[in-house]
Amino acid sequence: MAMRTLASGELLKIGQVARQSGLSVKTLRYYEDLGLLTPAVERSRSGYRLFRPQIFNRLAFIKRSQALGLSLSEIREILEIRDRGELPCGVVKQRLRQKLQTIREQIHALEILQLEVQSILSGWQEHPSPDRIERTICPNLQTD
Amino acid sequence: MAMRTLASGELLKIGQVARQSGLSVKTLRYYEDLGLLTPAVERSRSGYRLFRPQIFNRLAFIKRSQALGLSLSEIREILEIRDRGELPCGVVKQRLRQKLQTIREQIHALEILQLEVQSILSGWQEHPSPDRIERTICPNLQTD
DNA sequence: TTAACTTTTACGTTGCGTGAACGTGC
DNA sequence: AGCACGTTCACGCAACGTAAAAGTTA
Repeated sequence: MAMRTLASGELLKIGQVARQSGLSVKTLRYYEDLGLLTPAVERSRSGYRLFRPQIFNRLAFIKRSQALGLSLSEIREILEIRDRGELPCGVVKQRLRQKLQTIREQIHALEILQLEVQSILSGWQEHPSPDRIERTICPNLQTD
Repeated sequence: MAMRTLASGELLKIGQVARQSGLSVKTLRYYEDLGLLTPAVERSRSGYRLFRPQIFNRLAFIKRSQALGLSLSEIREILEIRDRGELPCGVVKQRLRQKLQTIREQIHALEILQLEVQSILSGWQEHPSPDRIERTICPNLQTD
């Protein structure tokens, strides 16, 4: 029966965190590199990362924010505010408003594109005239 | 009065091509690296790229295809077919049909996202309860 | 001579995936 | 001693942008 080392009762290694969070080991290391996990990770004497269970709250927040369109650097900015003890909700709201705007713009741009591709396909000439073939790559894409 | 070297009458240097095409010098070099320009470029004795005027047709095709959502590797594939003397229109059409499909999927995904962000913002709690603050980063983003 | 142009090399961007080569733990 | 697990490089992707250091010249 082995003695339990120090106060390592609740600490998890990276593989366990990966399995329970659904993120890959590589992703977790990458997040730590970016400074997203800092306050919830220490190292064992041999260099292993040891995660406190509160890491799962952090990871859930990261996943949720990412799914809503926030970049990892925006998420880091938010987490830093939280780690200072402040409430980052103001920044979060602001970023989400921005995202909503860019989402609308992206949808609009894609709808325009959709119409353009559709019109090209519906006007497609299966057998273009020989003189056009010489000067273009595919005549159906050239407006001239 | 300088003698005209060989048949270099119509050849353009990269800066001129950049200005006339609206692409940057860096972009042109990058395209050549990818093999997109191969048959329309040679080198002078001192190593300068020399472009034939037909390069503008190529660049126009690349720009147009890119604007329609084709990747540079897809475009290269199409140009290679053309350079073999064949008509790439079949492949172009096929790719455009695929793009149309992914455009629709992207629009759909963005619309879902739009709804989700909107609902988060409309249900925003400016002052969350203190017990929730402890366990979350920003309570407005946590479903629990 | 200089200004303006060109060359190659190499790193930064975003969010990781994919090894390589090697140390740790049970 | 073996095998799963951990570690740190370091490169790959997409489409270029941004210097850096050096050679060319319509």
